[in-house]
Amino acid sequence: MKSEKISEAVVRRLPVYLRFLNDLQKREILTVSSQELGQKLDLNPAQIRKDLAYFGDFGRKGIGYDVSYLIEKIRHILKLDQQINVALVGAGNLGHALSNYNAYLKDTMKITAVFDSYPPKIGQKINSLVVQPMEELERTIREQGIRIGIITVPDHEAQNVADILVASGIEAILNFAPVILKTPSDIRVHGADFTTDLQSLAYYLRDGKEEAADEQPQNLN
Amino acid sequence: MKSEKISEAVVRRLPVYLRFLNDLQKREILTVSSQELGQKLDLNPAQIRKDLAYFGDFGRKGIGYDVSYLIEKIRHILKLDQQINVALVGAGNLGHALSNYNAYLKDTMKITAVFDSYPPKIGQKINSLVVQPMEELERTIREQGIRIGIITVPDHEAQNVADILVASGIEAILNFAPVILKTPSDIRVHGADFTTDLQSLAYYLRDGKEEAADEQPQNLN
DNA sequence: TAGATTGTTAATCGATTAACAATC
DNA sequence: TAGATTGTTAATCGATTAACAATC
Repeated sequence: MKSEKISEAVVRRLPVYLRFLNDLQKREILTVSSQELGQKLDLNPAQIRKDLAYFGDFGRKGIGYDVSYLIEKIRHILKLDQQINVALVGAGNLGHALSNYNAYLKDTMKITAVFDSYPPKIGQKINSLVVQPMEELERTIREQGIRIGIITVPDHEAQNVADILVASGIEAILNFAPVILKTPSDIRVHGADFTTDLQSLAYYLRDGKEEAADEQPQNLN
Repeated sequence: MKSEKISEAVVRRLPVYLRFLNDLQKREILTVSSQELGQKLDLNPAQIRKDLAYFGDFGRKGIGYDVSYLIEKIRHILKLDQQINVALVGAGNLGHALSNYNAYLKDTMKITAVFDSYPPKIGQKINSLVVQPMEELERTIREQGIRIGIITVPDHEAQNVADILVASGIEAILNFAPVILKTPSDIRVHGADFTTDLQSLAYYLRDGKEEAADEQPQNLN
């Protein structure tokens, strides 16, 4: 175990490990090696060992990692061994879809409040949660000890919502709006805009499907 | 301009540049410097200049970048100057939400077909698209020249759907299911699983909210 | 001309991978 | 014991940033 600072790349892999370990556990597999893990997850085994070793000596030489033990450890590292309440701001289609994942997040994280600024939405029910007006956001966040906010409002409202969330004492934001949010440096923001994903995917499409491009052929790439 | 291979990090920033440039254009701003860009997007100006220089000499020394010209160039690089048809597989809540973004993707990418394997869904309308059965996937993909597939089915169906998409001639996949897909190396896959995002966010929450942890205080991190 | 800003090279920083002693 | 596999150090690889000549 070291006490260097952990890079974001490492932290982002932990949930991937966890997911697969949960799978193994369901299949009643007791032990797994970094090699098997690497093969299934498309990662270098050395990288996996190194990632885990940042946090402790979780494996046994010659044997591998105990599945249950490693699950427990990663859950603790990710703070998924405590209940984390989440607020969803934006009760549109996407918000609706995300709130359904409560079942999936079950034990650990839970969307416990939904907000929207559009009056006709207020009071509507989304999976047993009642949509609340923005005016109640701060109070609800403090009362329920909500620590993470998910933003699924239109672009032009996103920054404003972020400001309100921050002012209400939220610690981290998952932002689905296609904008770069400005927030204090101690607030963690992850972008989850799928249009950006789609557009970068397009780059990797095969060339040459355009009809009659008026350039010299293949001078780029 | 060089002809090195372009890293994924660079490609992922291009849509971010594009988004902001579109903004500037709407506000009728004609020119922008790497410095302004960097400030707004939270990136190093040198990095932005370098990113763009991979693809050509788009700027003018002493002046900056012409907004319209740069938009045109990035759109071309990302192949967003041709129409790209997209298939959505999985007509659940999330699929529903994504299909709404057609308006947003407008000019360039378009979800032109929706599939589901659950009989009661077949024939239902989702934003003017009729949900088709999986059996029609291959034919529709070929007929419509669909090149990208979005997977929004439950975890355990995702790999199967990916296999079918690949067999149907798709070139790239955006996968919302929380699994690592196995695909041929010439198929580009981007993961867009928001549960992973949320879990890694939890890592960055402030410590010490757990009541009475039975460990030595702050020996980690 | 003076000031601004690019494109690019060189320096730095950080992340991934290989290799291997320790050990189950 | 022999084989397997970890944790970790060293080597490699790649990405970011600084610096600056070229030039608008």
